[in-house]
Amino acid sequence: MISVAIIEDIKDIREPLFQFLSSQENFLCEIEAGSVEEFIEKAKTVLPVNVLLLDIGLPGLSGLGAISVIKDKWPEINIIMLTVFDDAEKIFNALQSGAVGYLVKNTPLNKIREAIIDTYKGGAPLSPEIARKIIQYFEKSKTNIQSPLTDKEKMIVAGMVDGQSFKMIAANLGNTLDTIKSHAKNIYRKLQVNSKSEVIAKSLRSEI
Amino acid sequence: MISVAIIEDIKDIREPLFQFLSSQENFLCEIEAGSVEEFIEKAKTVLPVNVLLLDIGLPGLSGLGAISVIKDKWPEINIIMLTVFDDAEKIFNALQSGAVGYLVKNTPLNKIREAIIDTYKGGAPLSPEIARKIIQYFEKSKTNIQSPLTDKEKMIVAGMVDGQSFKMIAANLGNTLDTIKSHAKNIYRKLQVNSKSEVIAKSLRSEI
DNA sequence: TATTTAACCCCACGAACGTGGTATTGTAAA
DNA sequence: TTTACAATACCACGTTCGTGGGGTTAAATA
Repeated sequence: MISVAIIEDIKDIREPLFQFLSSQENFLCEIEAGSVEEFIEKAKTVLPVNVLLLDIGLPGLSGLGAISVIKDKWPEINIIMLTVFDDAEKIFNALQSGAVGYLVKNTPLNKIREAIIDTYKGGAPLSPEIARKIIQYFEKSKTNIQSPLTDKEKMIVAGMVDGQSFKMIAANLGNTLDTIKSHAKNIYRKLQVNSKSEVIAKSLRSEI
Repeated sequence: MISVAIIEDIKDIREPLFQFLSSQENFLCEIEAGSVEEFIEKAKTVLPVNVLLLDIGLPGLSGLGAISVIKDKWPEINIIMLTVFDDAEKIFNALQSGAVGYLVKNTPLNKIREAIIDTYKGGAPLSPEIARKIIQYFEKSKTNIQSPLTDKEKMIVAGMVDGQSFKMIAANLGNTLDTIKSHAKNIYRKLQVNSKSEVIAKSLRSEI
């Protein structure tokens, strides 16, 4: 059984969701609350809750601020944020505070059900549009300066960055050691460096 | 129509996937390749590809190294990584290089289909277990992991990242070459690597 | 007090790297 | 069609790195 709780101030969203989840097999849906304060009061008696669906836009203590409070009281709880906003700052704030998932509110009920199961199994449910925002965070600022390197040379640089020796790179790319060394010489000339280390540094600093 | 390509060396995985996607409405599946090199060759004629399913464990140039090469040639392509590994380092490396999604290989065919559609619409498909790893990254970055290195060792790492030889580092820090080499040995042991290059890579990836 | 650890230093040997060449093939631009 | 460059490969030599030891001193910790 997965014990689920919902904190959502809008009754028209909260109650249908509560009804739906209560009707699902293996779901134990004991707490529905319109505010964080209400949840904390109710949770004292009926714990442990496995998964908590938490709205961001709440009266009183906001869902965002509530995360750390709740995680502090019950560290093992899995919090999935429910939101209409897909503001990047809010997302990162929530994730840093300890939320494990982030769903937009128009997510279909059965997807929410799946998300809760995923979470219970140790996964993290993210709506695709939320995931894209997170991915973008990782992407390096694209300085669209075209690299002076050829495809082959880029492959060799990739090998270097991967921590491979020239011998390993040669084996992986099906060349001889001397061929890789020849390419390395050209790479060094083009980048105006004179060591493998500098190539790796330049590459990881997105200077290639 | 969504134009899809697959790079996957294992025929028993590639071909069923290719067959399935080809049979889907609104899918144009023109390229299947067993290696990055093969894909680049084929892609010259049949572009543009919207979504590319890319295996990580490829012979020759690895899928990981291939991302930047491919994105460099065709910046508008959406790359979804396919993998059996869920090693955090590989995931971040891939996302930083420009992949937009990350699926584990046992993902059902219809989920892969959904993932491609999500991607085409501007979303980012992540398997729940991958998403969890990314979430954990945010949690960890909050409580900044304390480096196992001493101050002196950090200075030496800084020298390495700066592209200096051990001889230069020794001169700058007023030590002998052998002292720096001794420190390097300790650094390698603590970081569990065995080359200067790997230390530089770890450092620039903020993994120290 | 005993033990650990950081920081310092030395030696030796093989592996890996950096640099100077030369050379062939194919392709693409001038 | 000459020119240029990418990709391949080889040789030689010196430098740098990686790893196996060895050691001293001072400071902090158990």
